[in-house]
Amino acid sequence: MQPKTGRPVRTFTETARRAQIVQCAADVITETGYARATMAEIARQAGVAKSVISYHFADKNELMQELIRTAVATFTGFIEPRLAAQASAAGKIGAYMAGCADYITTYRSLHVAVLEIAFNALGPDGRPLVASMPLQTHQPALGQILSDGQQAGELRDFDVQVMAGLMRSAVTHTMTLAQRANPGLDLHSYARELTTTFDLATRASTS
Amino acid sequence: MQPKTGRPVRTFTETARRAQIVQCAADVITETGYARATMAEIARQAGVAKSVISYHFADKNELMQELIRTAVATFTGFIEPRLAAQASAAGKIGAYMAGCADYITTYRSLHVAVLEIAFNALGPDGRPLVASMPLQTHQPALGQILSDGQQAGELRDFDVQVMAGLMRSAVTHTMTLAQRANPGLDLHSYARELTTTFDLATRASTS
Amino acid sequence: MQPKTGRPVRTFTETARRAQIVQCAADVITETGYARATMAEIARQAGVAKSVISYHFADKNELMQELIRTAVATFTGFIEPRLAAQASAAGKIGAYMAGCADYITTYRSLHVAVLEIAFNALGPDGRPLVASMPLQTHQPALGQILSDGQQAGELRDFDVQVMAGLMRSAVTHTMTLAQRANPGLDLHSYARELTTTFDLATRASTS
Amino acid sequence: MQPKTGRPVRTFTETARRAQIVQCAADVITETGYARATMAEIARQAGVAKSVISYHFADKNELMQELIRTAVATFTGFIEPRLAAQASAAGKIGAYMAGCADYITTYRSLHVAVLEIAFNALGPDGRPLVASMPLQTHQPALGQILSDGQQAGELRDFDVQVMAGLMRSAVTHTMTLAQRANPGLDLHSYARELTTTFDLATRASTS
DNA sequence: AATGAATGAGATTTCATTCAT
DNA sequence: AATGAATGAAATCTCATTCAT
Repeated sequence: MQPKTGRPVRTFTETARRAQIVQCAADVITETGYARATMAEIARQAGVAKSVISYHFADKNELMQELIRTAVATFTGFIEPRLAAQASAAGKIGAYMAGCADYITTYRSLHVAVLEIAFNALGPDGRPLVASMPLQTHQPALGQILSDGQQAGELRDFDVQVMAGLMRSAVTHTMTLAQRANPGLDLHSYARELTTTFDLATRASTS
Repeated sequence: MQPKTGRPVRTFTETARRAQIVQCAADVITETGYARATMAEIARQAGVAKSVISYHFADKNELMQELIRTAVATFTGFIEPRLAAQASAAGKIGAYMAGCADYITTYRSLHVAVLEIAFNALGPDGRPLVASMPLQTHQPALGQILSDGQQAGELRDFDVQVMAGLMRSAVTHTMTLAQRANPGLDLHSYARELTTTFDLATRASTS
Repeated sequence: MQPKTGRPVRTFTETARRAQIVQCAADVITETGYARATMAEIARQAGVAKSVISYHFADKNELMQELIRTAVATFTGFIEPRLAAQASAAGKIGAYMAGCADYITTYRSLHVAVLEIAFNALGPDGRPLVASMPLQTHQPALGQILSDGQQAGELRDFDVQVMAGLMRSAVTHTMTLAQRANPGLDLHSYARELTTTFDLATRASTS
Repeated sequence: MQPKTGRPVRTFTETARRAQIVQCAADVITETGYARATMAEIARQAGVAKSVISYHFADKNELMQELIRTAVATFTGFIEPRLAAQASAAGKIGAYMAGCADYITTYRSLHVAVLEIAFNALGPDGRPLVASMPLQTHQPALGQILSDGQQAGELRDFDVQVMAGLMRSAVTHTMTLAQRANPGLDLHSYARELTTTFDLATRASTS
């Protein structure tokens, strides 16, 4: 006899449907904005009845949280090996910028959807998610990189919090907004510009 | 007799009411987020009936546009003298950063409301305003400053579009988000950090 | 200048509409049962749009509470003078029974609606209202009458709680159910039967 | 070969499943009230899929009818021997009261569920079941007892319909409601109070 | 110039029921 | 015999907007 696991089993079909619905939600949000991304619209995009979404997700909030969870997991799996492959702080910063450009190119609607949700959705407390939610997810990693670089003498003495926030915001918000305004924008050359800029802004002056 | 002008005359009372409503709208949006900023809530904040707003503004969209127009005009009158007082590009950049910190401190709810609207509201075409709207308003001015600095040999050879966008985003979005997450944040020291960062990132290398 | 009162002013129109909607709600509940008494049905009965109800009542719960409040106030104003006019316990009991029959005849849908709500509606805690709500409203009065009668030696020594509950239930539930099953039932002769029954059941034995 | 009977054969397993589902339905209804007793909740209580219920019962209505049928059969088998054991009308009335208290103690969820259904559920005609359904089931028996008692000169001359309804209601509704409001209530002493009360109310005056 | 009242469109969520496997 | 998945109908509530006064 096999021991029963406590957590609810999720069938193959269910997993697939949930993933499909999350993807469709991301697409709709990215295309029409959070305010227009109603359950009805998401269902239409997925080609299913509204109630199918209710069948798989307790409510809209759970769907959005699953979307964010998916995005965070995807991003983390995407960026971490690239950071680990670099030894210097400057190398890691460059890898972060380039990796983000890659990630956003590959998973555009997922990324944009997360931004839309963060800026628009209200948490259970009625406050926007923007301040509290896992946009900060990868900020600690950046902060660590910058701190380490300073201690190693590779980077100059700036405020780590401010600089990490600036870097993260530059790739996740600013670059994405630039692309929305100008869809033809090449994210990789944009990322290279950012890399140069932050390299100059952070490295210790060579005597 | 005065010749009649084609545009509709606006009485003193009407102008005052419109301004009051715009201010209340900004307060509500900043306090509760765009999604909760219903007409009813704005009216309650203003202490008038909902229909008063409809009387003075064709619809919600017009109210939001008026709010943005107000903010842009206020900001422009605030920042332009400070830019004009500086001769060098670096001086103008520093003045821009410090001026923005001042502006956001003085007109906080107006500023935050503009961001909320830009990220949340939908234009008449159904697309979010964020890509199309006048957040770019003062970007051309920044671009001009940077171009001039490059031609004068004061600044290095970077992509002007990218750098101007980065600067603007740093003060209007990133700094504001940082303050929302941490209300005690001192914007002026934040602005000084930004000034140093962008100074290093843009100045031509001294031989 | 008059001092402003803290409580919200209610206009004449509003008061009238609220009363009308409450009455229509009672009618619909009585005719079709609580489960079928949807907001849409109540609105149709009242000849107004669904949202008119939402305009005057925060939610369905508030409408139901207003209905119950109305019923309790009406009943109290109806029965109390009749009780006060009687000196003996037996007289008060008879007046209570006859008064209830009168009340139920006059305000039939209000009375039945209260029963339906009590048995069907769920409170904010998710528990049915039946145990907690003001059906017990007039039970204390009955209990007092019975206690007084016992102390005066007019009534025998029974359990006051049980007897009061039985009397109240007999007129509010049992008689009403009997009438639903048999609409031609004459409530006043029914009440006389009850009066005789409880007179025999409660009076002290005459030596 | 056996001759085929016209009625559908029901396997042992099927019979057991139906009984199990009925019991679970009664438990859920009693615990959470009829309004919360959804098919999903009943299925969860039974540890089976929702569709299993649909497999065994045509629809929710049939399930409820089966529950009521079960309750009536159980009650009848419970109470009839006790009535048959008594010779006098007063004895039968006492046995009825005590027997009901016993029955309700033993089959509490079944009993409460029947009340909930009667008050809440709608019949196929859209009318509540409360007026039409088999709450009256054992009323005829009570009526017969009272008639016989009157003819034998043991009981006084009251309206048999009213008195039988009052007795039945007292044990099935009033006592049960009292217990819901006060779970610690001792049903047997409650039944003794009722017995005394109705004894006084019904017996012929001794000359 | 202002307002109370009313409205219809639309969003989310619940639920009994059906169906293919 | 059982089930996971899907569905459509319906219910409640929200909100920008309109209208008569």
